[in-house]
Amino acid sequence: MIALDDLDRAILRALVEDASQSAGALGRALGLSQPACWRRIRRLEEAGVIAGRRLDLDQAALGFGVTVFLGIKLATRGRVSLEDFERAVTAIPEVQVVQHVLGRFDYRLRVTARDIADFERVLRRRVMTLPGVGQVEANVLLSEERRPGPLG
Amino acid sequence: MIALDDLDRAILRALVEDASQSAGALGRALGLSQPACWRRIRRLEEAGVIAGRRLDLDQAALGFGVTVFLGIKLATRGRVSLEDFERAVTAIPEVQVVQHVLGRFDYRLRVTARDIADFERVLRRRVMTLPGVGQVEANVLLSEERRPGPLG
DNA sequence: TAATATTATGAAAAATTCATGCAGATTGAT
DNA sequence: ATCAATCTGCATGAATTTTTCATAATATTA
Repeated sequence: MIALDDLDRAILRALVEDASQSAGALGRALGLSQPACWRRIRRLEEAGVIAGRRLDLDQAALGFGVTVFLGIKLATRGRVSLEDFERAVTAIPEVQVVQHVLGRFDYRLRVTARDIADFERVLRRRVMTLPGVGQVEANVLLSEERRPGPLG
Repeated sequence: MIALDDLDRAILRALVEDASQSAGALGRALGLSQPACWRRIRRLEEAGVIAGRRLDLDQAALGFGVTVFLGIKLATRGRVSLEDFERAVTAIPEVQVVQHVLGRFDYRLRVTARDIADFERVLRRRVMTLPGVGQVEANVLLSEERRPGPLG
């Protein structure tokens, strides 16, 4: 496993927050030259610590004002039902994230809807009637905050 | 609300997947010139559709092989206890995401640990003894897949 | 300790990419 | 038909990313 020093952690923390800043600006903020900062970033990419750079969308600005987390317990637990379920879930466009988990639920979904009524009226039913689904539990997102994680 | 055409949606889909590609390369893939593609991206930023660009870390490569979702039900529901809880949660470095939700739980946390034993031994206790915490339910992440969402 | 790798650094330059100005094409309204 | 608005591609300057190179720390080994 790659060894990180304080500068590496500071770089990761800064870019997780905002990956649009240049290596020059970030380096200046940390007391590094532009190439030094850039090379550290490349090293972190090559080590696999950096998995990629992603655009963060504002779902509300896209007209999807509601985000809901769904905990799903399958009724039948065979491998076949897992595959059936995953394939069917993929066909629902409102599904943003599919998480296979261990615990009281088998899957967790992050879905978006235009509003609560839209979620209750169409999306909820659509999920409940997926193949193999037993229990479904919904949690509506009120606010979300990302933390730097163990790097800080 | 801003109107998106097929090209806008294609651009968003591509950049959510990989925000490191240049406007020139992406434009070429979509049959657009570099300035045309770049201007569309800027327009989406100004419309607020693009919330930002973030680095995506590989927690496993950082030595945190286990991700756990925690559903938390507070025992006392006053505003004071919410603030107390949030402040205390912020002090736990392993907490990656704090979500305030509506439903059977009041909060959902995404936390990382070196391994299951580490989670059970230290992190779980730490969360259960946060101020105001009633029930805690854990789900261990097995696999996670992001979908394009309603844009696709 | 001295010699030798190893690694990280900054300055400078090359290669890309970003960002803007401009002129032409398309669309829709008056 | 004319005008305004919007989008496009081309050309271009500004900024950033990568590479090259010489040097300074840091550790390894003799």
